[in-house]
Amino acid sequence: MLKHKHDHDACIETALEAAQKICEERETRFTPLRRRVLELVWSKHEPITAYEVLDLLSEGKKRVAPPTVYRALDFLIEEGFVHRIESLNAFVGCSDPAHKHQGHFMICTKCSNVTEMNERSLHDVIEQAAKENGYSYENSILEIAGVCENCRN
Amino acid sequence: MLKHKHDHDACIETALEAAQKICEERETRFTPLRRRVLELVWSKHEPITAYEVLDLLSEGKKRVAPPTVYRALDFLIEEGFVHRIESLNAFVGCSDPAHKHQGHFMICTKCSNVTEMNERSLHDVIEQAAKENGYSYENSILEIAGVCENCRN
DNA sequence: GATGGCTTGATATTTTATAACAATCAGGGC
DNA sequence: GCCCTGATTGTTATAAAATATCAAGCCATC
Repeated sequence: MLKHKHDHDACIETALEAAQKICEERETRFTPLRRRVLELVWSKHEPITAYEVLDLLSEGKKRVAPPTVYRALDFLIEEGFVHRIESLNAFVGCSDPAHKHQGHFMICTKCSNVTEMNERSLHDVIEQAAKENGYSYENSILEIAGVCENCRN
Repeated sequence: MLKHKHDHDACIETALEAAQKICEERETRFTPLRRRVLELVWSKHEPITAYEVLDLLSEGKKRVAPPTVYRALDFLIEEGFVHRIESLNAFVGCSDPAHKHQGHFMICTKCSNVTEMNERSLHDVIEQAAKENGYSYENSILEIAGVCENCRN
């Protein structure tokens, strides 16, 4: 089904290693739980909900409680390893964890795939718009719904 | 407290009349319930949650159930009279109901006031970004958090 | 005044998220 | 090693946000 099939195991591994390295630099704790939650977020090639993560995390073991997942997600978001998609109440792995930033996303309404846009120019326009409206800029969310190239074909 | 105090009763009335007129044109039904919910949304000078609307709607009378409010809000959003602020799970009256559009918002993190940006240029940049990423454009949400001019002084 | 479609009412439940407190763990100083 | 401290995780309960489902009411038209 996936057109741009790639070695997803490898991309998960890359994300985990990057997170590990960044945590070492920042001296924050990339615990087994946090690592596992990040892995689960990356394991789905689409935005994943907190309760989906919870289900996956509970497989085999005693069921974990929601705070366990939400706290891990909070940490991962704080560190910039995961973004929250507000319009979906769901989470995705960040494609550029080394630089903390807001997520600006394209969301395909057909296949649910998400593309993160790390375009400086877009960020600048948004920050500029804030200033023009008399606001200081703290952060922003941009979520564009549309149909991706694959799904249009 | 409000710096830009204005005749809020009048602005509610304007919004209600505009909605009434648009519904007549579109031959959609601006029922008493829908009118009342729109009035309640406008009555708060900030984003209001569905359950706050529910509480207000229930005052005096027998308590109404959530679907009553959500259905009315769905209608109002569909008609473009109300926008949903995803990052707040809340709703605001649309400042330009005559033209259906997405909401692009500034949200003050101090006073919670919201400013709707109806700037064509911003919309164009966003639509352009979608195209550059290979997506067709359906709609978008943009919610910028910052501190408004009043609160910075 | 019967029909059909839209709207609202009512009940129950699902989904999403957090509060509060207890238990455990990791690292530093003694 | 052992204690202390703070961070992390476990546990229980609950809050907050939204929807599914079916029944009743309204109203335009035939």
